[in-house]
Amino acid sequence: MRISSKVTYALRALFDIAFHNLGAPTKVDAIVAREDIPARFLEQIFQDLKEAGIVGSKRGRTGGYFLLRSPDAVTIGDVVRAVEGPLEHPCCYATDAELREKCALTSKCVTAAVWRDVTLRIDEVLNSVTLADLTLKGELLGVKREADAGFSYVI
Amino acid sequence: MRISSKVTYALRALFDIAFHNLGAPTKVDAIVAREDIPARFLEQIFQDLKEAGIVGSKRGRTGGYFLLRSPDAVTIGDVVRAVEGPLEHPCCYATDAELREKCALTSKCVTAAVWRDVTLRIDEVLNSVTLADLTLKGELLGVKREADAGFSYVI
DNA sequence: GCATTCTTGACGTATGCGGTCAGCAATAGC
DNA sequence: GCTATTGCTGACCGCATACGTCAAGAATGC
Repeated sequence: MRISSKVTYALRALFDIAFHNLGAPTKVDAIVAREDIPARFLEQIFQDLKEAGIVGSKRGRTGGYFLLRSPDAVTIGDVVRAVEGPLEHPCCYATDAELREKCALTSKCVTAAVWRDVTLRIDEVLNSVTLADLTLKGELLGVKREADAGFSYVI
Repeated sequence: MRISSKVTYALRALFDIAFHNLGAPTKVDAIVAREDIPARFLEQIFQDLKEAGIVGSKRGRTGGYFLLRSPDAVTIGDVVRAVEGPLEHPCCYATDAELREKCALTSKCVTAAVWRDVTLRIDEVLNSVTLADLTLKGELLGVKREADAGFSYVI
């Protein structure tokens, strides 16, 4: 029930791409310089984000990582699920009726049902905040914008 | 961002005391028999719950652990905080104005502020469910009630 | 005095997080 | 085609924490 540093790194990196480079290909080195994240660890995190379809990558001289969706289509819940798996809970809820009948008779399943409700509500919270909200907040707070040298694409 | 088995054990044990024994002293052995929790580990968990003022204990033949507050005054949030500490997040938000000014200029603090909002909302969710809700659910689901042999106090 | 039960603290073990490293593959510019 | 730059892959490691065990002691009731 705590926020891992892995997921905070992930969110900071995504914010960085969205805010400083408008979602365009951004080099790991540039992100690391701005965000104070261990470089090798960040690449590992990007692999998770890539598998989840949140970012894409491009190799070579003009390469880097970039957003595959627009910032308002990426929620914090997406990021959490991408880097540390779904917020699941050991739950004995079976799908077929007979098992559920049996299952509902133990206190184990009372608590399981409650945890289920709780995690669903937590998911709602996580899904209600998007990357776009973050960039907006960044502007409001007056974070200095700093595009990568030379060019600036828009997706 | 997952539910530890320690906190699920804690909740099951508290539910057990509230549901089967109406909050009266309940032996660890009885709870273990009903709830399938490692005995030694449960005692360790009870120490945390005791420090947090959720349960009390009594030694000897009629001993056991019991609730110190009524079930509707114990929330899941209380239990989570008792066994795994507060849902905090590494946040650079300083209290004095100067530091906050400086801090707000980095993207680190944008994400920190967002995490702060999110964890506050998660806390609200956790604080909105009480032990009483659990026992009610247990009754609705028809969990068999089983008072400890011999006597049955009411606080 | 004796059985029962909680108390305490040390101990072990496994899992996963946070982080590193070396070597390979693709891209761009010459 | 050569080279520099960048991402890709997967193995590796130390450490903290979660999880669980054990043994001896202290309180309580009979």
